[in-house]
Amino acid sequence: MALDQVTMGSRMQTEGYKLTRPRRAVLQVLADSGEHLSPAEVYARGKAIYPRLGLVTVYRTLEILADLGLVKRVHLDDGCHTYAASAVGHNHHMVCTLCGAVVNFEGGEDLSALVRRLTEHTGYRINDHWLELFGTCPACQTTRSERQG
Amino acid sequence: MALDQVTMGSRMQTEGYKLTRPRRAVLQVLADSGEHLSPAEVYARGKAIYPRLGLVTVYRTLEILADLGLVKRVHLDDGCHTYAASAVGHNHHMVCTLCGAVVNFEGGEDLSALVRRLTEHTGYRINDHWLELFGTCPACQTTRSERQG
DNA sequence: CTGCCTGTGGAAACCGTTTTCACTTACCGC
DNA sequence: GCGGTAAGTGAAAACGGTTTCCACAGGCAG
Repeated sequence: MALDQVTMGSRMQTEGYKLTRPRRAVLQVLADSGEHLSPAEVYARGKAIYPRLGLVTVYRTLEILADLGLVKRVHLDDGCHTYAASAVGHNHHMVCTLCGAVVNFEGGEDLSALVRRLTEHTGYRINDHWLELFGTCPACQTTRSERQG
Repeated sequence: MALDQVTMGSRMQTEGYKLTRPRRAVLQVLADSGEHLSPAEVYARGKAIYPRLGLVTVYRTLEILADLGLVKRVHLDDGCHTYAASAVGHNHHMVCTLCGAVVNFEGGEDLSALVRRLTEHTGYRINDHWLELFGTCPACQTTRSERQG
């Protein structure tokens, strides 16, 4: 489950960031959305909550949240990147290419084994990794097969 | 091992693309480099080989090569993306964060197991995945520990 | 409540990428 | 080889997302 607005908010305060109205709006947008959103989309939705919100603030807030690990950057193949609410201790995500839904998951033992194997074979010391899975969520699988009829 | 210039060139021709001088220059740059390079870097190096090379052509050639799977897009955390020569049948890469060296590898059984596990648990149908590992290559580990002394 | 200092947002600058369009060149058939 | 043709090229301009600037606003501590 993705982090909620309150959790993200208190974490920001703990880290010494003020919890302002524009920031609350951005947090709410991310917490309420199961999808990954571009800065422009966050801005558009955030305006509905707090009309005076500026795009600049959206960028700055997203950067802070990404630094704190509260949201994840999702890199798309076309070069754009979007953001999705993160989850505690979970490091990866699975993106539905049809509806944009994002599910967080842990790499677990499978990934650890892979990293271990590579370390042994190549001598690389691996500090970080980043895995994205793309596919179709259960809901979109149904919709699609109906449409394709 | 990354693909060489000749292999990439003939593959382009097979696919119906002309093998022009500018394209040869781009191929050579990528084949000669073990690192991931930004379009601007490819352009700079390509100019040394073929001075009349244009940046536009670099972008277009990189796009063709990425479509054919001959080069891989490497996504960096700051949002920029760079390109590295690919290898046949290998789908992932490991990037040295110090020198930029790129090593290709196969996900193998570990990754398949992870995908299978997630498919069962979430109902997502996974079509594609994308894994990047970041770390330090053997050479840089040595250099670094010497420097840090 | 008051003040301070962080945070804000409009406008402009910035920069990587894409489009445009007249010119060039690889490749095919002869 | 040689010419025709369509794909390819590159300089400049357009474009769009992101960052910077700076005067103003608003959390939060006292």
